[in-house]
Amino acid sequence: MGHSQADKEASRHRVLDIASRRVREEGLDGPKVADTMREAGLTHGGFYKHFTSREDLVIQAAIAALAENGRTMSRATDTDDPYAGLLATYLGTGHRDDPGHGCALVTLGAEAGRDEALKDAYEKRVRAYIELVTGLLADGGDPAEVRTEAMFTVSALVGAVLLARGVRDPELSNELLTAVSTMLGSRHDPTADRTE
Amino acid sequence: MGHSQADKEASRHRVLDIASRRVREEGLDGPKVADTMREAGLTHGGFYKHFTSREDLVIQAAIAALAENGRTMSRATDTDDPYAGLLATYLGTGHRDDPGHGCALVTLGAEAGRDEALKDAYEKRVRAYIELVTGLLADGGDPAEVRTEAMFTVSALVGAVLLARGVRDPELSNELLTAVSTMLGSRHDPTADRTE
DNA sequence: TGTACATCAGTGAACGCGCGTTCACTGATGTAC
DNA sequence: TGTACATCAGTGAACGCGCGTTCACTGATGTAC
Repeated sequence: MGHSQADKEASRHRVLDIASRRVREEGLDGPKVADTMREAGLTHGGFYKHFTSREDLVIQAAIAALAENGRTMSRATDTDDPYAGLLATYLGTGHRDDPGHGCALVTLGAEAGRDEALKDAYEKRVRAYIELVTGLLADGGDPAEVRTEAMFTVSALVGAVLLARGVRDPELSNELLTAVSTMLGSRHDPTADRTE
Repeated sequence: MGHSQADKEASRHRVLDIASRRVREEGLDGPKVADTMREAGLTHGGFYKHFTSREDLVIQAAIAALAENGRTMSRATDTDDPYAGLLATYLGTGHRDDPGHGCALVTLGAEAGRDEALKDAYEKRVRAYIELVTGLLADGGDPAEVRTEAMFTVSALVGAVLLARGVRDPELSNELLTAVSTMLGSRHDPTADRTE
């Protein structure tokens, strides 16, 4: 709780992290100034040393959430079958059950649709995912077709997690995730011959 | 603006309709008591003759939005190729550009994920869509496989509209819609032979 | 290496606005006779 | 078919709470000499 410049940067970072999680968990109205500061170990008065307004915080937090290379994307590329890894991670229950640290395309989709300030960050993330999947699918086929398939894949991934989070029945929720995983997995099976 | 019982029912219906649109356009925080009443041609004081609280209105409006058989589902079944009709309507720019009257699976997905009061209505709509698509896909294949494919289809539809609304670039937005339309269309082409 | 001073991150009381909620009242509806 | 009365949808002023924002103040940091 010092007063050094490094401390300030650390404080700001902590506040943004908390708000970035809250915004995904509860939407843009989620992070309250006093609550967020308290969770960061500070009092509300100092808030305006870091942000010009609550809205400033919320937008920056949402943009940060969208810019974040979550576990979803990064970890998936570690395995030797990165496409299968992406499916497993993105469509896993761990991702579904932790929206606060999950892909912001799902949690902030509706908000981006109505808030111009988020659209650029949202679009960037969409393009990043399309490119990631394009790279994973690339099998020498027509680039336009691969791109179409990548868009299709990303849409299905995002939709599946959105739906899986919204339903009450855990069985149906799991079923949605595995259905999409099965379908996407079968359409790009490395054990199948790729001579099309 | 009479005081009859029929008028009361009409008022309530008008208020709910407005809130049901607002909730899809702006989220659960969208409909304000005074605004909504004013738009319905009433003053805010009478609000509590219809609803016990603002939260009551919002939940009922969201449930109504989820229960609504929007153009998306109904119109699609009119044509002689209902599956193609569904794709065209759901993935059309008309649907994308009018979230207030569009499918609530897209607009209220995140909210349903965090609000227990919405989960049942959300789940019902998910099941309704799965069954609709199951019926349209049914070609004598393994029922479990058809169901899996239906879930996949619904996920892609919902995800595509969510993404298409969130990006700034209209080209990318259109591309997402047509990509998913193409992919879903080709996997169930009535002109192709179904002997797989 | 100390000492004086300016800066500024952080504090917490106070303010004020937006908005949900309450309430006394109005007058049309509809029922009893 | 009228008349008196009860009900209740709708009105609009007033209230009060939550919460974002302001501000005078504190004390640690870090710079000047």
